Amino acid sequence: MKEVLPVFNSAVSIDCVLFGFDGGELKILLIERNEEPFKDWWALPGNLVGENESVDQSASRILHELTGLSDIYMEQYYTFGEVDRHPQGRVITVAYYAMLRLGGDKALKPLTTYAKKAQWINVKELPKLGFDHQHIFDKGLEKIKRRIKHLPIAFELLPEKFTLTQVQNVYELILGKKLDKRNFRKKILSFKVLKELDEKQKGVSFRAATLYKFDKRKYAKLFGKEISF
Amino acid sequence: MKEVLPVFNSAVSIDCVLFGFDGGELKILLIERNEEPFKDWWALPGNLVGENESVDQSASRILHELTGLSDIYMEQYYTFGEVDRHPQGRVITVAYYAMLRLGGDKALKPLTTYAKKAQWINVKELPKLGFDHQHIFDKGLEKIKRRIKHLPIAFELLPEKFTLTQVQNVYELILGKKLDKRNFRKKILSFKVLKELDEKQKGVSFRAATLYKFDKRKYAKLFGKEISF
DNA sequence: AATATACTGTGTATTTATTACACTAAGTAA
DNA sequence: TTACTTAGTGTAATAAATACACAGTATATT
Repeated sequence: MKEVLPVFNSAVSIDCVLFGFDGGELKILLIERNEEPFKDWWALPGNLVGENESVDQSASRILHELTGLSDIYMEQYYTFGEVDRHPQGRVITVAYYAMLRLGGDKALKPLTTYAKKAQWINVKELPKLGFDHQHIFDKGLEKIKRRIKHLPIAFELLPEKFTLTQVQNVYELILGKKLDKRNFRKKILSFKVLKELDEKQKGVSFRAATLYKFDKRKYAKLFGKEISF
Repeated sequence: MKEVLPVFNSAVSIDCVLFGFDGGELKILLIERNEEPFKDWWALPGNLVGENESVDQSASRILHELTGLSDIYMEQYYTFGEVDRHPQGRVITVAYYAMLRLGGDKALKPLTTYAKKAQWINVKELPKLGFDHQHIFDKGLEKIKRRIKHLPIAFELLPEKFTLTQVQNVYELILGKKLDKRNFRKKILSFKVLKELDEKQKGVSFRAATLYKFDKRKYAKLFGKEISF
């Protein structure tokens, strides 16, 4: 503290909800804690904000430490500031989410020591989480539900080339409801952010679907416009 | 700190954007600072989060200290965590907004000592603000723009009884654009949250408009539904 | 009393978006 | 060849959004 702020001991931390789409399921990355409090519990990846990093930088650092990934767009969605949310003292936490492309082959061994392991876990089968992390997750899921209705963030979860059925799966998983196939396709194509490829899905034991890719340039133009599902 | 968190000196503060509608204009409550840094500058009302209060409680306290008002719904909208945003040390600030009903007669002398005075200032004529408060305000305005499209928060700014033209004014001020009168009325009435009163506007030098009031019960049912302007 | 003023209050036609709904086509596997 | 599984497609009906103009009424002015 350079001068005169009347502070008490407290800290600010970051917690991240990292979404991924894998095996047809919506997953998040959880860590198994290696330290007290909540040693051996599952929790959202998080850490204290360092003295010389902004909260955004801190979130990116945590993501990087955990996955090796950089340059991922993370969105801050809420700050949790209950007095007793951390058993060891006053810790206010700023929550972020990010959508990650799981190539299927990504190495996701934790690179830090604060976790025993990290694992992608189906959001439908979450274990009991330490701290108030279930609450933080719930709010994060709510947030992306609202968000996916207005921006096609589903593509951030998908591989570079994907089928329309995969896109629809992501929407259905996030929104928690079935959508009509014909209407869904009509709508998603109407945004004109998908480019149809001259290529088909491989390795499936049925008729292969056409692959599409996402056109970032056109997507950028979409910002600000109201779209909805 | 009860135990072992490796903290450095830092603090968390709250800053509030308090919106009011008065004299046909959208205003916010600003304070003129009495202390360094930014002594004699205008700034958003704010303060440090206390050791034994949650960030939500802290926001309510600040609002109460400044206006005497309690039980006002405040919405947290973003946390600003740049390293150098406060010249005297590391201060991360959590921003809230609230919509206040200015009866026209509200006493709004600041009750704290940290401000010389507090004043409702037209958002179109904001003075230069201390810290990163212009940025915090900008984000807050953006937020209520998005929000008013989906929930009729305009009513929180209006007196108990109001005319449809007043409602439209609030929408136009927040959205920053003119709306068609007939379409606006059709839409706002379609939500069925307004009760037409058997009473007319008074003290105007032209045809008096019908007064309406807001039906909270019906409003509650509206939550979750998607509405848009 | 007549007139000017300023805002209130109303309807319809057009376009666009949303919803509901079912079958054939194509590839794979047995 | 057949059975299986998913891909891919269109239309009609309904609902929502938009564009657009003038007569009605209270007050103030002369």
